[in-house]
Amino acid sequence: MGKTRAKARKEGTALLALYRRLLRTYGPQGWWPLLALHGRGTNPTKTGSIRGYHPGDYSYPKTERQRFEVCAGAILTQNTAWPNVERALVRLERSRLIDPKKIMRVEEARLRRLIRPAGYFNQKARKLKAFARFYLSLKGKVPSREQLLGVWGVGPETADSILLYAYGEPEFVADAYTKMVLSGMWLVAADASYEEVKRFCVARLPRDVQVYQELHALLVEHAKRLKEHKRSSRRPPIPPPHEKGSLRKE
DNA sequence: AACCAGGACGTGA
DNA sequence: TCACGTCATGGT
Repeated sequence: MGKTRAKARKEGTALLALYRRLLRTYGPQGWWPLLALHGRGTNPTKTGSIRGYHPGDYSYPKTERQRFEVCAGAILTQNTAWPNVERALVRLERSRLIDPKKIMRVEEARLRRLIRPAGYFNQKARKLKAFARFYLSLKGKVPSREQLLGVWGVGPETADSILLYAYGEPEFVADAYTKMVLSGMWLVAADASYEEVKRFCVARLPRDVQVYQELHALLVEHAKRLKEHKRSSRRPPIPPPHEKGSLRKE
């Protein structure tokens, strides 16, 4: 079933229109949050955890240490709320362990204990070890997406997060929140795959790191607010039919 | 007190 | 390829 030109054009601009509206409404989000920025500036997000954001400043990471911190955070935040990740990062930093060489050297049992608040600590300790080895093997070079996906514990979203926020490479992060918002607007199917959602966005956005970073962060903020709104408002006594099935692709 | 969070992996159809 | 179970802590 072919789309009409009008519909195709509308869908082509809907994402950019959404971006502008979210940016005007919420302002720049200042992702990716960094430990070193704790205590400085203010956090513009209401649902965001604490500090560490740097709204409007896209010049991070500024150091190799911050680059690795973003990578570690990307792994630690897998299916985990950011405040828990932050605790884990603070504990790592207290032991001066946000450093690939030290991650390599540290005993895995100790690593597990330190990152405990982030959950899945057995898997994530192993993932950090595997990533530290890979990171050092790069010798400062920018990894390809394929290389990243070859590392145990790095999947599509983590790879894109690392490329976009740690290396400033134009890879859009199409996470669960992105799909939630876009499928809610009928722009993508509810059962679309990660790569499908990513392709949809990339095809309709300028290939611009700042736009990718900001839109992703804005979509997360927006999705959190939508959920918050849903939670506080009463549910209909009778669940609507085909809650999932109505969003199938045609 | 279930339910969920900024996923990825291993397994069996 | 794809659905499903698993991994684990902390907030609501």
